[in-house]
Amino acid sequence: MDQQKRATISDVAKLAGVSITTVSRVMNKNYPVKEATRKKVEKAIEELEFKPNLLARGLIHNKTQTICILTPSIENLFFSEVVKGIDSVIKNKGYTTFLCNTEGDPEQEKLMIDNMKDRSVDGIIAINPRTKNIKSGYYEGISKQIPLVIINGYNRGIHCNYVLNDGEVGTYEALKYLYELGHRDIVFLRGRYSYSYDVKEDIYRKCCEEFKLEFDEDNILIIEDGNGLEAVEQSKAVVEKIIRKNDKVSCLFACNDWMAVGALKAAKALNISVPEEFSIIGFDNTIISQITEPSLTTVDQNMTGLGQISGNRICEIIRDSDKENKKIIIETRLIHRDSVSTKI
Amino acid sequence: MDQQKRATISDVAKLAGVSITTVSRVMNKNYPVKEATRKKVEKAIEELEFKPNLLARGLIHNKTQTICILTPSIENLFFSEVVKGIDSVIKNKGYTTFLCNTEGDPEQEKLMIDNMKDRSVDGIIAINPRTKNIKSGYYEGISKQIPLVIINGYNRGIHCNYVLNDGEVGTYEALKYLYELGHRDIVFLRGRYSYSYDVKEDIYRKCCEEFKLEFDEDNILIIEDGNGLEAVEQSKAVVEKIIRKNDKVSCLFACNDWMAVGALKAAKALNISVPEEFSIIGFDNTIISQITEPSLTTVDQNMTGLGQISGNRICEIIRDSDKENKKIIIETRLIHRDSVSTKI
DNA sequence: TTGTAAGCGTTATCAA
DNA sequence: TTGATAACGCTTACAA
Repeated sequence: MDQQKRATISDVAKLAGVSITTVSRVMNKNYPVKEATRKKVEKAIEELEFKPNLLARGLIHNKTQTICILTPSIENLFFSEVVKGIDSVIKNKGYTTFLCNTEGDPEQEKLMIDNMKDRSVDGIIAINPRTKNIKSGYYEGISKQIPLVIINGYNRGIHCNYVLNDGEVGTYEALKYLYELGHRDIVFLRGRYSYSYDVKEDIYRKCCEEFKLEFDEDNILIIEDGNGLEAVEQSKAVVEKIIRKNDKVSCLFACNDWMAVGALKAAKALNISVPEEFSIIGFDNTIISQITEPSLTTVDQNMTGLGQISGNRICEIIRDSDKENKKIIIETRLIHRDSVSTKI
Repeated sequence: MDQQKRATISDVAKLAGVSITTVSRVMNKNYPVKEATRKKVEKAIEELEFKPNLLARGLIHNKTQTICILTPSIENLFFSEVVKGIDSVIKNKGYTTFLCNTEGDPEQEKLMIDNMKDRSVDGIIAINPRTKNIKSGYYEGISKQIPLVIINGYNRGIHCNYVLNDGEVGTYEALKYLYELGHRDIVFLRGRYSYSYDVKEDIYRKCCEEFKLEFDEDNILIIEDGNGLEAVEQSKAVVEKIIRKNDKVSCLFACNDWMAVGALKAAKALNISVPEEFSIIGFDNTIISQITEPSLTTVDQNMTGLGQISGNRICEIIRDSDKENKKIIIETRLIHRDSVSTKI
């Protein structure tokens, strides 16, 4: 490594024959500098290819133009869309992103946030943070120390800035749709740990009451792993089991598209045709919902929009050190594709 | 924001009644400190919840325990697997990752690298960087200034550290497999801009010679967008066209799984059954290859491994400021699933 | 075993 | 319009 040492501000000052203060002023254009001096300095800057060291700046201002994105899983297709949305707005404002993959572990989540504080990030966006850390008040504490936006982890009584999908409405619409098509035995499939699953299950239970469906606790299926291939496998297993056991069930609502894929595979394995004999609705409208055969009817979360709004929100909070916490809710929308039969 | 000001080393020193040097020594355990003093200091650290400011450290050492991952597209499923691999090794060594999404734009790529240098990152891993910047020698220059690993962007004569799949062997094996099954008219489907496509096309042409296939330039299909849903759509269109036009073609080799999905959809649209009437091989072994129906026979790149090796390599380079450039090649492996018929 | 002081590369304050 | 100089929070000679 030839590591030609980078020029510093004093190298420039020396070459231009001025003080470092003047060089700083030329760079930042925050104080008047005589035209001739400015020229000299600019020439020296160019010649030495000088670029200011951002660490030094950060040390003074205690601002680093850096935002941390925390996620339980980068394989989650939800994640990449959201990150793309965030990135698209914050990069224009000069921010760079630290990416932290917590692997869904609440303790790692905390450690990584500590690390981010040590690095003086300007703000944190936490995607689907662990319920445990939200409920314990951990995030509420963090939110008092550093600008924070939580995506999809809303908890009543925990005061933070949230941006979230209207999972309740999305779930309700999907279930109502199934009900109106004539379905009476609806299977509900969720992962174990996430607030968003709790919300959906809650709506499911309420729908059963509202629609006067015969409620069967066994129709609530829980898998351990929420995202990725494991979720597909696990979902396939539990769905096969329920279909074998209860031949009345005619459709299924899955809390995300992975699970819906698993359900699709279960039906296929049992030689049950989707949607003719069994209907499936997913959640998220990730790319996989367009790739499956049949393609998945699913609830769109507008994930890019979710990211954009979160990006804007974190910038607002940083700029105004906005005292008011806000809860911004994004609308969802049922996307009709081919995994639900419209005639029953 | 209550922004309770963080304790600094001198707060600790004051509280413990020692000098900041001593505090530093207690933290870093790099010089002897009397047991009693150590206790006092540790107590003060705990009491004030002191954690050192990493910017300040970075400024001194010109090391930040930070690695930049540069990618043209975070939606690319290839990406998330690789990042997961990288992350899994470097996080254990105390590194945190900056994520830079260049959106495939060569100019942004350069700007982002500049930004990363300004932030004193310890190393850069560039996933599928733009051919243009490699060929122009830009990366070779960067590589002399800062530890750099390029994933899948090998160019002969450009001296850098590379980690790459053996796209040549993978392609060859896939094509040979098709040939041995009796296929004589093989369609080749690629994206326009990437060195990896060039390599594969090259092998395709050589295979045509070696297997004495009747070469038809029209059997080489090119789409503009390599990744994501657009690739699926575009592939579907061109594949439909070729099948309509040339009824001799019995199989297709796609340069990645997205394209293979497009081919699958084309066959479906034409009511041609896969694999009975038409065989398809993808490349990458991304999760989607297990989700499609039928599941995709594809070439596994061991993307997680690719990431892990890159992560280890960048750490080596950082540690030893290793002068020797290396080119590490990962083996590929044909994964047999259900999109290729074994009886023909 | 401990402390003083210089230094990392900037910006900000003050005086000239 | 400019320049010393202190500061940001830490590490590290060097001295004691």
